[in-house]
Amino acid sequence: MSSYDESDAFGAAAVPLSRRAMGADPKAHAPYLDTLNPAQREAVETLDGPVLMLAGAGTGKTKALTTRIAHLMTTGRARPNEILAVTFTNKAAREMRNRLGALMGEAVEGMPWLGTFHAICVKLLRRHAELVGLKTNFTILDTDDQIRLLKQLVAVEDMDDKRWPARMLAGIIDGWKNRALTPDAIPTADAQAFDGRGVRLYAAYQARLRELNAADFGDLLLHMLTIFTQNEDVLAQYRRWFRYIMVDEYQDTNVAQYLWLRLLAGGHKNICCVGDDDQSIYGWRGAEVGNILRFEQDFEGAKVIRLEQNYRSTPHILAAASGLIDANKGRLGKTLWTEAEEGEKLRLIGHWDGDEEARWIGEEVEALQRGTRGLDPVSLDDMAILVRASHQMRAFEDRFLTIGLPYRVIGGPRFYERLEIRDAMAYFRLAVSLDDDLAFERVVNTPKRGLGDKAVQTIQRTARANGVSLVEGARLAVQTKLLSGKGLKELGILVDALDRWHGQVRSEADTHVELAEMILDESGYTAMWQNDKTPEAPGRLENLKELVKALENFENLQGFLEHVALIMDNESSDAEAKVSIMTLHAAKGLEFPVVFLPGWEDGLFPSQRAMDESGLKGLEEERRLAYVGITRAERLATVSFAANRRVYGQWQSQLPSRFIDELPEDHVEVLTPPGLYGGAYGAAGMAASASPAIAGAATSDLHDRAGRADVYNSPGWKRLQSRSQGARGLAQPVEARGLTIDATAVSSFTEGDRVFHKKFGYGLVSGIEGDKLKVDFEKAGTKHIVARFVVAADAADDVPF
DNA sequence: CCTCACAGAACAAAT
DNA sequence: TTCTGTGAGG
Repeated sequence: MSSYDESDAFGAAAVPLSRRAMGADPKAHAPYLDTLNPAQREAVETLDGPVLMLAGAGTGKTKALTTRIAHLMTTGRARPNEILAVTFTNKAAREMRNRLGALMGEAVEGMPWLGTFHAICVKLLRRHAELVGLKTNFTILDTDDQIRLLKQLVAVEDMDDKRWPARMLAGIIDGWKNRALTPDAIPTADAQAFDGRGVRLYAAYQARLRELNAADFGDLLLHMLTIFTQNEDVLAQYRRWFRYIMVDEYQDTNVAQYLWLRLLAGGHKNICCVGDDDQSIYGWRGAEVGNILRFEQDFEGAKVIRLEQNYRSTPHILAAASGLIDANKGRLGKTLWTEAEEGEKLRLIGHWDGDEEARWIGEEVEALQRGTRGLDPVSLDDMAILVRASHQMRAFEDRFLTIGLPYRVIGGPRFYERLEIRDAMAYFRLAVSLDDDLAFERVVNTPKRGLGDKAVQTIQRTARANGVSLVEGARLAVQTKLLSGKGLKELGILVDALDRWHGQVRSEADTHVELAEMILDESGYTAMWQNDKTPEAPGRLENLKELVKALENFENLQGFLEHVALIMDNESSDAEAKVSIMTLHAAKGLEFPVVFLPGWEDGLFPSQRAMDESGLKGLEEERRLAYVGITRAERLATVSFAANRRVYGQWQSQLPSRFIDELPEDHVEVLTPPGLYGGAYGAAGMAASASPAIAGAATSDLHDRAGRADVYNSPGWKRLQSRSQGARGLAQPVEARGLTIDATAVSSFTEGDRVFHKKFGYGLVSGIEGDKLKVDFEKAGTKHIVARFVVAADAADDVPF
């Protein structure tokens, strides 16, 4: 693989072939070019040399990018394996692969170098691991492993872990890695980091990683950078190999990624970077907007192509977004335009508190779904609620669960980050490699085996003294009876079991799925959750079942573990339509006909912390985030804020976001119910400080919606609040948070029944009101719940595994 | 060694 | 509010 010779027959034939294709009548050979606008077409046809494609939101960037790749191939400039195409998310990579497939048929199956920075770097690093002192089967640590490891190192330093938490150190080290700094290259300005011990701990951490034959996320890139800079031959080989380089979301690259790209493109300079400086929202993760702002200097003779025709949003939405982002300084500048019909203005509404906001949005989603107010019905799949911070999702989940509105949370606590999944994975990791000390530490005493801190320390000491892994240390400790009683016996059993599983992984006597089930069974891990009577336990068992099911898609355990380390997202595409809830960050690159943007309050959005930590820079990034949010909407965008919000369980009064003041009045329609600003709710202060748009609304006519009855203004508040009491449609099997509940369970309950609810746990039915149950939950108190969201308690007990 | 109860801090974003 | 770490008691 690593010795591709570009002078082979195909490569040699490529050039003349391309001349033919590009010559007399390119259109005849490339009908896809006709579907592009002039700017896109220029971007597609400018194949050689550095190109910067400045693509505003919704301007057909992915289309241009994929068509460009297709064009490289059909003109014979490059074969699929000679194109390096980098994205930031797996989602984006998948999307690109699909679009390419649609464009070119199955011919693109062989694009091995389309992927995220991290995925590509892993692939490369496995080949050259020995150059940085790793073995090719190195393991990839996730954040959790990383912090546990750092904790140990910090403990050795005997520092006050309240003031100097390992988490902070992890952040500092990540920051250095993002800037491509190895321990020996930390600038003196950073020497004081982490009480002056940051650099030393960083070095110790790297040494420990090497001992463990492990790399963290940052290392994947950093190691490749080291390899490229220290091994000219390796770099030269890949420079020849990747004849064309394409980078998506260039504004999000950090220094390490930038250097990596510059090295690889250094020879031929056939690099095409696509990005939008207005959508740079990952500064906190080390992204450097400077990379995109500086592109023309970095790559001399670069061609800059602007994609400015927007195909996504209506003019009002576009204008509102543009007006907002105008407040930022130092932009490259773009003027988005559209041929779309005018459409609705951006809607703005204030609420009394966060619960009211969630309720209103729930009502609104249902109204839009039914197609009231003279608009066509909108599918739930076409609506999204975009929040600044994930904790804001809670209010919506609670509300939607109560009214029975199907929703999906995107990018929430992810499947592979859940406790039970990580535990199970640790067992799998150990079965595959008995040297995985971190995995061993995680599961020695899970389930409880009577092996506490003391016992673990003994094992560690033994292992260290003999220079062996923890599993071997444990074996020695058992043999020499360094432990006693229950612990000794249990540890012996565990070590034997590990040996057995490891043998079975190697012999491949059983399928890996059977093996996985056996491991979870014999380790007592499944039993542990079966005996657990907390409300979460059934859900966890369900997740474990899902995990085993996911295994079926892989050849073996190793392959699966590799996949999981990198692909941390789990998009379950299910048949039923659902409204999406996600963070603004997760929403980048997506689009929805209808978008809700709640929580526009100073301190929440823009986030106080961003402003405290990064000042004006932070504020501008927040503003870009707002811009990203608005530009996700195709037809209808609704911004909202609340006067009061619970923060740490304490009520706090909030002020509308300064971004609201920056929205151009001409493109905003204010929906605020009259009562709210009349002082009746004690929110007069809010009106005084609010934007001109709001202040105007308080005195002007609110019924300006083209003759339509306006549900927000006329019967007003009361109707909004009472409507939710009405009956819902017929119950369907609904999945919320992973547990599917059958509709047959509906209303088969009577008072006194013990029931289980996915979120609230166990409780007793104390009343029945229509399709709703009044339930006294053991932990969550009394709630009114749509009947189809609970199951009989005995049914929840035997969620099978 | 385990479990429970209490105090105190924590809500920013993710490959 | 909810999670985490700590200390007493079994």
